[in-house]
Amino acid sequence: MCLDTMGLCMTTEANHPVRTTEKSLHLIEKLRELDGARIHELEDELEMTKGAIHNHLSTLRTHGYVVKEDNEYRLSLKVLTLGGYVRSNYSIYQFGRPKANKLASDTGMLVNLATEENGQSVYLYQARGEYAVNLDTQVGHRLRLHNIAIGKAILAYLPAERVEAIVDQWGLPKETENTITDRETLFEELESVREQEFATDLEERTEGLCCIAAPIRPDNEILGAISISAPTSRLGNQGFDDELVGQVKSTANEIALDIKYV
Amino acid sequence: MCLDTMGLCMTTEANHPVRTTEKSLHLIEKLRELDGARIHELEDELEMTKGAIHNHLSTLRTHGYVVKEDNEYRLSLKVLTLGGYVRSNYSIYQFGRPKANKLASDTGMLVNLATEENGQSVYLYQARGEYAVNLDTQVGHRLRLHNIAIGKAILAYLPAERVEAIVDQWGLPKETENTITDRETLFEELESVREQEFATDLEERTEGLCCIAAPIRPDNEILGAISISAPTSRLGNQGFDDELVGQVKSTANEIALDIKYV
DNA sequence: CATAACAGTTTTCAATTCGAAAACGTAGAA
DNA sequence: TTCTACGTTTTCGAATTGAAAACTGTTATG
Repeated sequence: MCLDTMGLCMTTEANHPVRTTEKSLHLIEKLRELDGARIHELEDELEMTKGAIHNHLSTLRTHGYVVKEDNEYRLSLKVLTLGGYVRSNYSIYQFGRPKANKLASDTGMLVNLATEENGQSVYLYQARGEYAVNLDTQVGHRLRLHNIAIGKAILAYLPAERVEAIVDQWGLPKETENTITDRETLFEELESVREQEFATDLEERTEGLCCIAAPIRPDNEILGAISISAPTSRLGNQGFDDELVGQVKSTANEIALDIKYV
Repeated sequence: MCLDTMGLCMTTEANHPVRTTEKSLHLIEKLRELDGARIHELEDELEMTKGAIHNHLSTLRTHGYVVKEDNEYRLSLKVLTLGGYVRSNYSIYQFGRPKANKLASDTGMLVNLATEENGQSVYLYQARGEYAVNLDTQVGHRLRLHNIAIGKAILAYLPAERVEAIVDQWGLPKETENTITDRETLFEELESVREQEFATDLEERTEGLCCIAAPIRPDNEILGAISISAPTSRLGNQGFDDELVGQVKSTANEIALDIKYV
């Protein structure tokens, strides 16, 4: 068994896995990987016969998860629909969206709203100000927590043993010169995040990009974080602008208050 | 067999359905419906024993589709992640997103980008201008085509037999005083959409809300449509503003051109 | 504190179902 | 036409699922 202290550990193996379901999930995963495929391609990629693949795909299709066009099967937009439902249940999304919009138009920057799942950050929403940069991040994207502002804002308010577990699971891979790659530095950084009540990213994941993030924690429970992203030239050249930091922090606080007093 | 002239009919029953997969899909559907549930609740709702439910949920969990918190199971954000991947493969999204942003900041309104799947419209993106209304529609949402501007812009460029099939499948339910509820009127309206090259919605789905939509069709293939939504007072009180219509139409054309000449 | 009630997990094994293999159908190429 | 390449369907033996019951853990109650 796994030390599932938070009830959130995913790495547990089911001890009576439903193999047939797993086959369908592998198929879904492959369709995503290949952006759609024909049956004989899937036959090469997965250890299933074409008859079996056909049965699974037909089943997924009648339920709307897969679409077929000229013998090519693709994942349908039903997963987008489902994802929309899941997202709408996050209070941080419901209440954060309008505040993120406002922060974006006030600052002109790119604003991100994200939460943590399974030791990763998941982007729930983006709002674009007038001068917003175009980034590789999009709604639904999953990133490690150690080298982004939002991630550090979240980590700072998770119990230390949880942070350890996450680092064990995902490591601290170096992505730029500034990426934090050892635990000691990370924990010091998290301490300073707690003191300042905001986190920063000085080109730690992407060259030329800086971020400021603030945690969203009604009742001291960390639900996620909000951040602004901008080119280093505009954001972090000589220390972070106090006014901007203030705007991010107070937006986070407003969201937390809205969540608390529904 | 079904008359699957477009290769897109979903209503086909698989003739060797994978029952185990279907059970997992029903579970997923129920978790969505209930916004998460405990095993004994699912036992009441589905015709499965708790042992079986447990096996399925554990399997979905080890693959990251489901999250467990204090004996409550919920769909995870993995479906949002998957949905993001699916969406990013739509050229109308890739190229439409920046143009939708521009249209939103130029007009100050709510801008929608949608495509058709299985006879429904699916929202792919929304951009919010300064005065954008707050609507019930969100990314991923599915609506019928007959009473929204985007829907009519799409229907107008689908083959007539396809339109017939879609009306057979989804009907023409009345949602406001202005909803088109008979085929003849609908086909006349579609003819006029083709003449004008844009479609409108005058409170046909929502009281007080009007929309203008233009089809996106590189190479005469209809990929979706773009629309602006605003209160009747601002948009449709005395005929639609020619300049606004022009902005929507030219945005749609720009997107089509971008798609065509990558 | 003991006990009851309840819900989740695990085990066992018979019934179900899946899917390998082969046959069949269909579309395009030569 | 025949050939080839895939997709689809069928059949039936083998693998897997899940009903039922036992077990465990947790919360409520006397």
